[in-house]
Amino acid sequence: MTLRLYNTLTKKEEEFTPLDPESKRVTFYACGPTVYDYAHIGNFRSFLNADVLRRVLELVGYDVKQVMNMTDVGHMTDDELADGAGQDKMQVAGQRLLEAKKAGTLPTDAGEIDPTDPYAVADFYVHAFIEDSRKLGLKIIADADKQPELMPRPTRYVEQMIKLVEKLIENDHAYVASDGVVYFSVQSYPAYGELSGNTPDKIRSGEGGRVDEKTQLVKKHPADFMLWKPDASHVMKWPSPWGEGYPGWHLECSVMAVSLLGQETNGVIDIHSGGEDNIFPHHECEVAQTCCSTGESHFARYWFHTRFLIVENQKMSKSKGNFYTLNDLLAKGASPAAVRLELIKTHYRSQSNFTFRGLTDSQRQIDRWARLKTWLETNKNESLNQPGPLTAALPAFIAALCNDLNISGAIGVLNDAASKHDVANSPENSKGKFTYAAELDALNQMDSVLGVLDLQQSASLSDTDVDVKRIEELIEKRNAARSSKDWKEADRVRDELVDMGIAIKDNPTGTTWSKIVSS
RNA sequence: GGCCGAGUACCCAAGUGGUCUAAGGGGACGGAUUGCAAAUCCGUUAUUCAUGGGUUCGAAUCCCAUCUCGGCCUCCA
Repeated sequence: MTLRLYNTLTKKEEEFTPLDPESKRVTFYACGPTVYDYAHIGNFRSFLNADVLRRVLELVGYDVKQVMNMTDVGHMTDDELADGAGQDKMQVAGQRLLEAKKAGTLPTDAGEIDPTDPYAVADFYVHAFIEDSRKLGLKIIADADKQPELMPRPTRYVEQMIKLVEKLIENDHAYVASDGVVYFSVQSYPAYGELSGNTPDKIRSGEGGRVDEKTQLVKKHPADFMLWKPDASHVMKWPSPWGEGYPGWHLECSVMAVSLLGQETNGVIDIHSGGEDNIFPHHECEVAQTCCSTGESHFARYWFHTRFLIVENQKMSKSKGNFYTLNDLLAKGASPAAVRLELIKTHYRSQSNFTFRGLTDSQRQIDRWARLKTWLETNKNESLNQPGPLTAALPAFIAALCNDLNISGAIGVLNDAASKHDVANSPENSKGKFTYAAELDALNQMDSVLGVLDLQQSASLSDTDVDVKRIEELIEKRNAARSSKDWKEADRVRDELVDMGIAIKDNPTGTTWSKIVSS
């Protein structure tokens, strides 16, 4: 099955073929998080979509080598201006952690950290990111457990960044300006703007309101971007031929992608992903830097960008109170699997609206698939006269995903097939040559992309604040009242549980409970 | 000003010129079940695709215009 993917570079859907089609190897660089704060669900939408793409590539037979960077260079500025000014975000994060430490609100598993050490701050947030990502089933985490270099840190690649800048200066693609800062010259690279559409002639200097007029004056072109900033007062700084300072924030991806994925291909990689906001300037600048140093016409051959997530129809922001991390949602009773499905179920090139209603929708959806899976496992040795509905639907499921990752279409195919199984009853005895084991296998293959059924088990309540003992006592109390037909008391206890945010289900085998998800 | 997107039922959402008299999920409603619920199971739920034109034998799908909404144009996934 051929995968068709929309390529931001060409602005159209294309057939995906790797650089080396024979080997079935695909090199995939996913722009990862900045680690000076907790990642929020908007960040995770982008990472999860990259994960889905990777899983689809694997489903159709590719061998994917994926890298995801952990941006620990604190040079990202905290003020509104470009070209590196203002306070270091890693420093701000350190101050925040220091306050949290004093207030005793730091997670207990954080250990002893020194908030004045930017590397320790980065470690803290990398650790948090890995934990969240593991809960959400990002495959890159399991890879990095074995090969930590697959989740590289820019601070360990500064030497290579300096080499890249030197090469760009040699090639006349970069220059040292009168303020001592090294800039990339966008006019030296005719293809600048190909990815984003923001060609130098179209860029209205300062239109976004984030450009400092003073820096504009020293640059050859307003779109020229910083490669190295000498600044000895900076928290994170490294020696360089242009003075002690820090690298431009686009360098890291160029250097790490080429080092880890492009050694044998002169710096060309197959896929590069990120959020839509990365297209410009970040990815545009990466292309310019990389191609000007390798001489190749391409950096990544396919560019994959996920559109933004909004929350309850509003742009997510801390001031609106609709800014959520994974742990915020888990504390409200959501399972990681439901969060994963809610974040991947809208097509990656459509804006997605995260809602609590959608989250409960997703949870119920997963519960139904999980019941189906359990039922198939129970009956896997039973036989069928013809291929079962899931087996029959698998090609259509894959075809939908191969159509530019049409995940809603794929889920529709899955549900259509799933509804043909009567999970409330045992299958009728049949002597056919097909078995329910094949059905289970088909479901597992579908879930190899969705990635939610394995998460179901780990949707534990351990990190929530429920009083399990108290809940069990109340359930016992209610069941005692029920057996003596004291319905009034039984209902009162049930209401009490609901007030605690606990829903109960009376099954033939006993009573089970779960947290009620609410905003 | 430039460049991208999007508008399909109560909600999410597929569909990209011909079994579309429009998938799938949720919700709602009706039924089975239940002490009553919840959960589960069965059934019902868009003659219509933002609006107005056009192309075509045929349009939710293509074209034009209008309206509305969102994103980017050097913090951002």
